[in-house]
This record gives sequence, C-alpha cells and structure tokens, in this order.
Amino acid sequence: MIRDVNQIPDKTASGPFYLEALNPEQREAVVSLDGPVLVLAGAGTGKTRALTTRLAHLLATGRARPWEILAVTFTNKAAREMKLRIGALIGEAVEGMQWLGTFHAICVKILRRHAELVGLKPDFTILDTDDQIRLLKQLIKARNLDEKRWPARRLAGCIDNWKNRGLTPDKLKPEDAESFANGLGAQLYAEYQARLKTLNAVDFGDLLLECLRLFQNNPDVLESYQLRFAYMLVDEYQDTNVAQYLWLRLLAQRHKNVCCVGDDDQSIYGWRGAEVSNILRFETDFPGAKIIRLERNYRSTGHILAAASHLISHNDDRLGKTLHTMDEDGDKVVLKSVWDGEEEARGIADEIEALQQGGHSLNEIAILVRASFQMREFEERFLMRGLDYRVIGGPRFYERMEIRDAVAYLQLAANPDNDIKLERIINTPRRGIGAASVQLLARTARAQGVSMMNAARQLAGTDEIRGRARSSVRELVMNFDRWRGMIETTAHTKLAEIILDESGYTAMWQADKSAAAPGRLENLKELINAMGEFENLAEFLEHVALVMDTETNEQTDKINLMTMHAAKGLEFDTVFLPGWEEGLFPHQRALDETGKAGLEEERRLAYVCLTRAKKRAAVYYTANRRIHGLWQTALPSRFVSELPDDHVISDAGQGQAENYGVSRFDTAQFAAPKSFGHQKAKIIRTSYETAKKASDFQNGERVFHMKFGYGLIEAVEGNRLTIQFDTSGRKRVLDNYVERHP
DNA sequence: CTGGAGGATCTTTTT
DNA sequence: GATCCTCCAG
Repeated sequence: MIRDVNQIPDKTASGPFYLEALNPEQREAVVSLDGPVLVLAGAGTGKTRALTTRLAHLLATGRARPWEILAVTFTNKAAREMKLRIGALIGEAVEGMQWLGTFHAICVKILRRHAELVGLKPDFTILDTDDQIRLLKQLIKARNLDEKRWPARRLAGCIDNWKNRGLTPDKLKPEDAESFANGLGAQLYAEYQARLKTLNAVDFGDLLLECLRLFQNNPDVLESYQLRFAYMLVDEYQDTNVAQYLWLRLLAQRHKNVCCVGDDDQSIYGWRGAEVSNILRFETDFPGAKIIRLERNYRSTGHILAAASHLISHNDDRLGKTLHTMDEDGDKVVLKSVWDGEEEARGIADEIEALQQGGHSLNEIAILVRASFQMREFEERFLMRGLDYRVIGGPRFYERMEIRDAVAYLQLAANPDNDIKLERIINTPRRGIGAASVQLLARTARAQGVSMMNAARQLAGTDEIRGRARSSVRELVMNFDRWRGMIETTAHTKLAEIILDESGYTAMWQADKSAAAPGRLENLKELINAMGEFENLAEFLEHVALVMDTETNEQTDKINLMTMHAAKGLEFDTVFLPGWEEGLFPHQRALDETGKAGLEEERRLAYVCLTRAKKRAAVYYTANRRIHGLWQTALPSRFVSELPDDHVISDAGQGQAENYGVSRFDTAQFAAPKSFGHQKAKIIRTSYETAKKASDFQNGERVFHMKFGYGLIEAVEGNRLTIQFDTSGRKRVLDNYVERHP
C-alpha cells in the first residue's frame, strides 16, 4: 500500500477528487482511456492505486457501465482486493462489475453459458490436480508404461506446459511430444482429453483453452463478448502465459481499449508458463499503444531501492526502468554471515526480539525464504522463544486431504455420475472395496456407457462382486441415493454433517491415533462452517473448485513467514532474507534447467524480495547448510556480490564468523569468509573460479548454440562470451551453452 | 484387502 | 531427515 505522506499531489490537478491523490504518471495511466495502454509499473510505484482509480474513473465518467468492463487478475486475492478498493472509491456500483475476476473464473462463467458449443454439458466439473494425476495414472498403466520412469506427475506437468502454451493435442509438434515417454506423451495427452470429455470434465488449463476454442470456432459468440467488453484491464501482465495472451488479444480486437499493467522485472513465474515477452511485444500487437512508466517509488528508503536497482541491472533481458524515491536514504541493507542455519534462525529471532522491544509490530516483519524447507528452522526457533508467527501461502485449506475427501462426498451427492470423485472415496474409509472391485465397476461402466455409480447399482444385485465388497457397494449406492434426495429438503451444512457421519468418514479420523487426526477433524468442522457462507450446495461447490484459498483477516500481531514467491505484492517495514547461498538462491535447479533465463528469473526474485522492504532489509548467508539431511559447505550467493558496496553494510554478527576455525565441513578451496567489506568481492570471485572455471574459448572461434545457431566469438569475459550469430544477431551467452564448431 | 517395511525423492505454485 | 509411495507378505 502507498504511504500517502510521500505522495506529492500535483498542484495543477483538476477534475475529480480521486485524481488529486495521484502523481502525473499515475494520472496519465488513469485518464488515457482510449486505445491500447501499457503501464510499466515498477515495484512500489502505486500500481494498484492507479489501476483501481482507472476503473473508478471509467465508471464515474460514464464511459462504461460496470458490466462492460473486463478486469482480469491472477489470484482471487488480487480480485478481492481490487473490488474492495474500487468500492471504496465509487461505492455500490462495483457490485455490477460481474467481469472482474481471475482468468479462470471468467472463463468458467463464459464456458457454462456456451458449454454445448465445445462439447460439454453446462454442469461440467472442474478437476483438481489430485483427480488429474489419478486419471493420468490410469492411462499410463493402460499403456503398460513403467510408472517409475514415466510418472503421472511428470505427464501432468507436460500437459500443463502444453496447455499454457495454447497447444491442444492436434497442435503438438513431435519435438514437444518428445518430453514424455519418447513421444508417447502426445497420444496420452489426446487420450486424456478424450477421457475428460466423456467425464464431462475440464482441468484448469482447459478453462482457458476451451474458452479460446469457443471463440475461435464461433465468431458470433466471440463478437458478442468483443462488443460487450468496451474496456479491458489486465493486472500483472508479466505473468500471462501464451493461452491467456491469445485469449486477451482475441477479445480486445474490437474496441482495442485494453490496458495492461505489469513489470518485467517482477516476472518470477516463468517456470509455470508466464511469458515476459508478452510485455515486450505489446507495442507490436497493438500499434500506437501508449506506454506509461511509473518510476516514482513510494515504498522503500533510498539505500534499499538503490541496492535492489543495482542488483537487477545485472540482467540483460529487461525493458529497463529507473526507480526514484523522494524518501530519505534510511538504513543500508545489512549483510550477515553466519555459521549455519541454526545460527541464522537464532540471529534473526534475536533481531526480531530487539525490534519488538523497540516497539515495532511483528506484522511489519517478514522472513522470505527461497524454498519451504527453510521455514522449519524458523518455526522451531519461534516456538521455542514464544514468538508468534504465521505462514503465508502454506498448504491451503482446500488442498488438505480430508477437505478434498469431504468435498468429493458432497460433489458426488450433487452429481452421482462424477466417476472421478467416486473413485476417490469409494474405499475411504476402508470398506473392503479394493482395486479389483473398482476395476470391475469401471469396466462395466465403460462397456455399458454409464457412470460407475450406475454400474455399482447394477452389480450390487449380481454375484460378480462377493462378500464384504458387495454389501459395501450396495450400502454406498443406497446412501448416495438417500443423500441426493435430501439436497432439496435439508440445509446444506446439515447435509454435510450427515454425509460425513453416515459414511463413516468422521469416525475414520476419530479412530486414527496419528498426531494429525485431531487437526483434520478440526478442519472438517471448519469446512462445515465455511459452507454456511453460501446459499446452497451448488454455489459452495463452484466456489471450492475455483477458489482454493479461504479469506483470513487475522488481526493479531505475528511475524510473517513465507516463500519469496508468496511475497510478491506485499510490503513490510523489515524484511529478513536468509539463505543467500549458491545452489539454494539462485536455486541450482533453476540454473541447470533453464540456464541464463533461469538465473535472470532468480535475480528478479531477489529484486522482488528486496523491494518488499520499506525501511530495513537484512540478507543472511551461512557457511554450512544441511540439505536433504547432508551437510554441505555453502558459498555466498552471487547475488550477494551484486549488491553495491555503497548501500550495504556488512555485519558479522557479534564477531562469530571470526571465531570459527576451519571445520570438517570446509573444503580445501573455501573456508568460511572471515570478514567482509572490501574482501567480499575477492572471496566470491575465488569461489566462482573454483566452481566454474574461466572459459577456454578464444576470440574468433566459430561456435554453435542450441537456440541461436552458428556464430563467431567476439569477446570472452570469464565464462561469458559475446558472439555474433549468423542469423540471430549479437548475443552474450555463457560458455557452457555453446560448443566449438569443427 | 490391509498393513508394514523399504525405497526414491526432495524449488518456486495459482487456478 | 522426513514424507510420500510402492511393493510384498500375510
């Protein structure tokens, strides 16, 4: 949020009151209503304010009525917040904005209206990831593929990837299909899609793709939406994937009043299909687009902003922005070297206690980690000290096993033909219906073209299933028939209680002696509670499918603990950044799998983290870290050396670093750094060279690069080569991505 | 069909 | 080190 103290109202401002609180660039972003607009909004530059004001302005000036505006966000949280803030500006009229939501929510809305046109029934179900994996597992098994070598999880990843790129099975190129089971992936993908159709189901990726297909195959439908959406607005544009981009471009063709807001430096979701290039090519797609840069930062003090800006300047692939702050210099970014994770957690807990004693609120303190396993050490330490903390973006409520099971029961009561849900709960709790019986049900259902519930109803009366399985199947069918009959007559919360009770699901957890069981029972109670917020069962189930988080407006004072990714969009007075070590951050896997692009994304992550801090930022790195149960010597992250000396203060704690001698953990090449400041850069360079030897390429050599083709080396700096490529122009690449051309 | 033992695996995560 | 998953014996 913006600190109003720092907003410098422009004296020449005139017009509506809400424009007065904006700086000239923000105001430009608000009043440039016609034609395509790209707002490049740096971290902390009042993006959300500009964006919500723009929407309010559209409505207040009568340029558009609420239902003529399409406003898309990525998360439900962002959609909620936007709605709240527009409401604060314009009041009730915000309720009419029925097209404000996530990409997925908007697509569902459109798809339900035109389901038949894409071969679905309007009550199609939306699969969650569990269901998806289960289904894929069946398909892989049916092909007699080795499940170890080709896990369903990985196929799900591939399919997700393809869908993000807008690739339906028919558009898949052989080289794409190669990524799973030597090309079999393409066939499995096609089978999976066919299976979804017969189940009258879609997965998350399909919501976008099917909507896209609907538009492409039905020009009249497309036109009706193009006409309806007089103005379009997209938040976090740097996070859009290809499918979303195509969807937007199609809808914007008519009025071309599309406003995209984003920041290429904050693109941290490349690994799940986000294409920064969507920002880069905006001007090409929408000729005459107006580009507005928001570069006045209202969040961080001078040193923090300077450190972050300098760090991100190491990236080649960026549009380039220069952020300014009117704020004072403030504190320098603190750099701390510690022995290991334990000392790191202890040190941060100490700092937090000191801040707390100084009257600072814990709510204004955050710890941002690269990987979730790093959280444990902090949680243990905080519990020990009695410091309250909350984990942001941890395992989500609706993703918990017991909640998914319970929801599956409810979905099945609402729609007994939902085979996927039936398979999920048919033997949970254990009722003696094993794999063999389930197989039989599935086979019978398939043969007769009916749902498994119907097959179960038939088989319960024959001898094909024996013993306990048979009586259980019969009982289950009868139960569901009864529960279904109660939907109209019983309050949905009451019905949920009855179902969980009579099915034996509650009893299953009551009998469970594991430590997690009481918590699960609590969660089930909470689920019933949450259902009360909805009118009826159907409404609740639609919500569950799309909105995986629950709103929590917790007011108590707690330290915020989260991953770096979860921190995007948030801000805190004080931010602790532990674990800045090579391999952890930047993460080794990012480097291995996507090379330079991966490194730059990690660097953007560092930038996002630093710019979360308003007043204080502290970076920590350990000399030793235990990963997967093994102790490893850690090298300071290269990002540490990319922080500018002028804006950083090195602090070896209470001198602990000096007191440690060389330990059994130290390797010959690297001992824990003894002091910082001027020596910092040198130590790190040494470690680099041991880790990654200087290039043995020379100027004038001809080389080949996987992506850019053949080229001539023009310069060598360490392991970075500047190459003039024959067809792709001049690029700087790392030497391990090229090979000598004979 | 169920439960226990051994084995592989372990970044980030929204919808 | 911890957890989730698979396999196998009962």
